[in-house]
Amino acid sequence: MADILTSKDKDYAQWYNDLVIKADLAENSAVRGSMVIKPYGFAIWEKMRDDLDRRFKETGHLNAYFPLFIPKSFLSKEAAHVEGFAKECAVVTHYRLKNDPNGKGVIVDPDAKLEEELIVRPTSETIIWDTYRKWIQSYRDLPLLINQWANVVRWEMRTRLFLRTSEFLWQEGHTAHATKEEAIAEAEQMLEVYADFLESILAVPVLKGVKSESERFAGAVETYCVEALMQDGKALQAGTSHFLGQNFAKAFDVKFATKEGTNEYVWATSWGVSTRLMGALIMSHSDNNGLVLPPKVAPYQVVIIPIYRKDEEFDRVDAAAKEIMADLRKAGISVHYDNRDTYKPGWKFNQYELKGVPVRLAIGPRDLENKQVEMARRDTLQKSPVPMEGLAEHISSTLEDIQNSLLERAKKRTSDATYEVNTWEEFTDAIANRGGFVKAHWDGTPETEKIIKDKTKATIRCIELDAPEEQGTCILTGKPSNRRVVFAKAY
RNA sequence: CGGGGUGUGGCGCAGUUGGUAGCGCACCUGGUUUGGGACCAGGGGGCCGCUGGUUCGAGUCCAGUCACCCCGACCA
Repeated sequence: MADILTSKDKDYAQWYNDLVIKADLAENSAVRGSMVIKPYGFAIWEKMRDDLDRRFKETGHLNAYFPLFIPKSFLSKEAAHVEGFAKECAVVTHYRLKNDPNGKGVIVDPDAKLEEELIVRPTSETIIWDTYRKWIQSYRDLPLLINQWANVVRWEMRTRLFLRTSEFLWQEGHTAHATKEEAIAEAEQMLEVYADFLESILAVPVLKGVKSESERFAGAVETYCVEALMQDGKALQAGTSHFLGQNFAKAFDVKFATKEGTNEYVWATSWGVSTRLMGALIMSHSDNNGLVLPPKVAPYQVVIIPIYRKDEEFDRVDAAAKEIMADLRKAGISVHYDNRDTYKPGWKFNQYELKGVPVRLAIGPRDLENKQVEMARRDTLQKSPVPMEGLAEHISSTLEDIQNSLLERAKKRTSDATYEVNTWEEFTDAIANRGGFVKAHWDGTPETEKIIKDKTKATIRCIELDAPEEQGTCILTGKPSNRRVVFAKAY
């Protein structure tokens, strides 16, 4: 096997980068920090998007679209929000170019300066709440349950393909409710949607929790999150769901008439997942041979590769392959048949392993004689002969098995790397040398959290929703604590 | 914005004291091949990031400039 990828053990970050590029998922573009998502990568994102979209609709949400540009003044209406995003906003100042009088090319026309500058949305709360003010008059207009699929821009200092890019794709749900309880229930419901999606579709197990004050979304009262553990022991925030209280309603003056005839500010939530999920997917399952995809998000679940020497052999193999393809498709399995004569079978084997296709079928003259095909599983790399008779059923159950195995494997990896520590020495050793989710007592103050972060690079990933009450003492200050929180180094 | 690095065919790189710009992969043609990244033969493709300077002569030396990458601060 030629070494196409940097080995995971040698350099995990480089392995990830190689994989994204070599598997044709994405590449860097001419603009620093922004990426081109290539067709194969986008096909995976589309699978995620379609499944999530169905879940949003099933929970009563409708899609809409709000504009890319936001008046600069909107951002400043909610104090914490502007504080959180101001440093990473792209700003549109002009609306016209002209030919450079001094030479070639074009320059920004200084006469075309905007009266009010526009920011490119880093998130859409402000423009949406400015709109909701007009939409909401009465309790009968509530709840308002809207989602949008969009791109956003956050001018990041350092970027990595899928994990952090200046522009990324995501969905953002924005809801308005008559009561606090209902809004909290909505935020919690969407967290469950994310958690279930990650586990059942991406085969990525997650911790569910709330963020500490310092990790909270700018403008939120409470931020719920799902956190996943990557193969290198670092955590990745996979999705967030915010209870926004009445912060945005007050900032944008969104009130409704209650049944009793009083006027009240509405209660809000917002929630989102992004193309960062691609990173979570890659870093949960893939290996030194390339991508490993759970069948539920694989652009092709099965690839068929014909093996032959002469034209006469090809004709026979080709006929059998097409028949199999039709059978599999009838059974609802997505199939790619690679009958190109310009690449050898061995090259194709490696290529489709790199791209993470869950099941590979090879069919040659020998198989025709024995009425079988050779099946290879991407997750285990095992090959086995399978009879043509009942092939579709066998493949279906194999795909199911792969989906389940990947989740089980990731669960085991995560639980093996999740553990408790009780002293500062244990903690620093664990963070520096072992990684993973480290559960420890914390005194609950942002000051302590900051010191821990500065000393160890570890942050509080979440306070788990189902964390049991347990008396203990803070690993740093020794002050009392009544539950453990989850620390990790994070992406 | 700090610290480090790199700019040379599509990609990855070499290029010595300054003297006609090269290698691997990829690509094209022909043939043999095809059950784990085939082989042989032939072929195409580069203002050496940009600007200026030194020189008979610059990829190479000097000055400036731009871009990108890595490490930090910031972050879904």
